[in-house]
Amino acid sequence: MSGHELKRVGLKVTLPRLKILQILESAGDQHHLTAEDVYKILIEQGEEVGLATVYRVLTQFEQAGIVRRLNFENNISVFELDTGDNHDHLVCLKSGFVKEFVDPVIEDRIRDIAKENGYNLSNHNLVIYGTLESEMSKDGRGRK
Amino acid sequence: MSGHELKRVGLKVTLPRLKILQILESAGDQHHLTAEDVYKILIEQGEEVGLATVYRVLTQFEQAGIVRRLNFENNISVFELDTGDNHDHLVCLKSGFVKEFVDPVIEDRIRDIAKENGYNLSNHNLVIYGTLESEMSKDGRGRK
DNA sequence: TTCGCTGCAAATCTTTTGCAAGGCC
DNA sequence: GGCCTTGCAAAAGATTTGCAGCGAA
Repeated sequence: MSGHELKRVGLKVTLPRLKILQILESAGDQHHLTAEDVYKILIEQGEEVGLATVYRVLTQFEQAGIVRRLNFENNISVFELDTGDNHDHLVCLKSGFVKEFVDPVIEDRIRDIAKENGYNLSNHNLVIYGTLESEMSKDGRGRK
Repeated sequence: MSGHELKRVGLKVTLPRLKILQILESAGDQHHLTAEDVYKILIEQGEEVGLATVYRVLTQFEQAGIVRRLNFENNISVFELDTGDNHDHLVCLKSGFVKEFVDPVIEDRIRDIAKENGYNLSNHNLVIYGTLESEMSKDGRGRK
């Protein structure tokens, strides 16, 4: 299972990497985790993994294209599995609740704008901030 | 001139604030400055202003709506005068060159997407990353 | 004179790095 | 065994804060 994924991208299969990948895979709806979040979950699970390792592994995953690193307003990075759909994010300023979306119209405009300005498009980052009326903050894992 | 701006938003007119506002106003095409950039310019001008003050003043300006704070990929904040046009940014990954643009189509879609998902739109952040072929990096003030 | 403002130094927070020990192939 | 990984501690970089002194109104 997960092990294949690691080998595929040329990373040795080790316990910390497996555990971290597994945490990312099994994260539910609010699957945007900071390095600290991942670290805490590991500790909860009784794993002895250092925070530095979490950062190192997440960075390796990012370079391998397994994971996406996102920067929301507060200059803290959050990580999520890279599903390849290149979606963007809606963030609730009150609860931290995050919703994903893909909008073809915006995608197109971004491509055009890059071209019009002589930029060789690499990627983009769009985050929409707002407040969710139906404030439920279901699981308390919202970003502070 | 600048003094009015400060009074208007309820900030006492002081030398550091005036100087910093002036630096932001007179910044040329590449007017996206980090706190450090502003600090260095102050030092160049022979002003004795602490870096902490630069951060404090920029944050006050941001809260007063005079300045916008942007977070590009590297988790470093850059500041620019808030002209009210709510433009977005194109950033060259090689030179750090920044271009601004406003796209009505994207603006509309963002409004709709927020509404469709039950979010009370507050603001958004769109940065397009790419590489500029015509690599000239004219003034060397590109982000590292 | 009175508070708000500032400079300096120290603290904080997130992320990275050096190094010796340990683990995978 | 050899090389890649890891944990720990320390370093680094950006930003914030405490506090005593200074300055605008």
